[in-house]
Amino acid sequence: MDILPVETAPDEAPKRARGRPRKTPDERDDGNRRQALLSAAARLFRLQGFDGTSTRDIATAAGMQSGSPFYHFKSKDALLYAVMEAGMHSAIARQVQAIGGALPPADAREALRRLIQVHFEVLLGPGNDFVPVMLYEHRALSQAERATLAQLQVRYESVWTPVLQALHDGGQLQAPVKLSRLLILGALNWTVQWFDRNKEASVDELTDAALRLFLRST
Amino acid sequence: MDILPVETAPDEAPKRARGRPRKTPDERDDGNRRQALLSAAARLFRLQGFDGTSTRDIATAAGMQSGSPFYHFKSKDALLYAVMEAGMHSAIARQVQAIGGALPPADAREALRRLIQVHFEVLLGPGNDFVPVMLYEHRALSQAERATLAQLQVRYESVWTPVLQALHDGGQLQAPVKLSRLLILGALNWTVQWFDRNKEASVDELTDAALRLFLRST
DNA sequence: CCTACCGATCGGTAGG
DNA sequence: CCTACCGATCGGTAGG
Repeated sequence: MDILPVETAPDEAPKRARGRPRKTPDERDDGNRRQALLSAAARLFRLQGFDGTSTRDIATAAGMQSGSPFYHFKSKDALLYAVMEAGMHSAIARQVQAIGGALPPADAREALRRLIQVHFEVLLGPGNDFVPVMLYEHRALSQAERATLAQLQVRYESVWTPVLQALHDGGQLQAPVKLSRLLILGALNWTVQWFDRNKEASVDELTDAALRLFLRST
Repeated sequence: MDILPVETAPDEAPKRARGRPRKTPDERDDGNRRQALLSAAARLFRLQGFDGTSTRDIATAAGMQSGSPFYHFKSKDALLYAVMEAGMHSAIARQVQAIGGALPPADAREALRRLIQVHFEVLLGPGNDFVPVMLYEHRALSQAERATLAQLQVRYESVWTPVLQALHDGGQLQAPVKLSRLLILGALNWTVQWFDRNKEASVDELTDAALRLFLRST
């Protein structure tokens, strides 16, 4: 459920009791409530969209009162941005882990298989609402925020290029590398719209199908 | 700009001076103002999203006052639905025209090329905002509306199946037919997110790249 | 189609 | 973090 393996949020460290006849000090523990807001926001934004979700909805889902989210986040927009940034950091971390250091590995086809599989998991895995929100609520962001996130996206997508280039050089991929990357990622991203973990094929079957669709067999 | 090649917009043909101290009865003739609202709504919904567009925005864009759209449409939601329905009817009509009667034609690869090309034109052509709205504002619809539109979508997508089946039988398509259709349409639909008519490749180049990506050469 | 206008919702804030 | 609250916006309507 925790989608932040990478960056530890620099949460105010010490900070004592701050007297509150409700709630035991232990409960405050912080980072805790902020995280609850992030998760609730991600889930609701994915389910109902950014505009379709009120900050009151999010507060309720996190067990707070209507004004409280603004204690943790400057604005609703900042909350959306935090969800997206967390999603991208998580996606990048998983990608690095799945691919390992060597790029492209000896077997480029296997490398692409891993890239596709980890992408599906990030998009379709249970509780992974952060990246879908990133993909489908792009419009709500400000110019500056969009630019910063674009850098993370470039970082994520750039990993695909050498793999596709190797496949292209080897004759397994026919279309131009750049357009291939855009079309392939589009095909994968769109699965969010139709894939149903309970009915459709499994993520593994999906990965196999994608691989067979994009590459000619060796 | 007009996305309705089928149902000819019954634009008042003669219409003189259009002198308007208030509006001559002849001008009312309707269909005209309604169409203006549809076009304005499609453009704004695509640009700013459904929630991000107020009915006042649409009214202004169509040269009306804030309450006037509700003379033509029962609700903002009905306006969205009308945009989507028009988009789907337009898409289906163009598809039929491009493919002709025979399905699949002798050359299945050529059939797929036409399907892809017409799909790109419907999505990316100048002034074609109706179908992108359909794709990306799906969530704002009611259950019943969604069901009706789903039928049109099935009708549109079902044309792809025999073509893909023929290619699969012929060995040019390796992945399962149904998953192939879903993945291919996803790749195409996602181009709305990144394609720039002024910078990126042309629609023709895009079509070629897609064909090479999905099919092994003959 | 225009002129008012209403009721509800929403993001956000002061002050504790 | 909660309590109360504000100002703005928005979909929609009556009545012409």
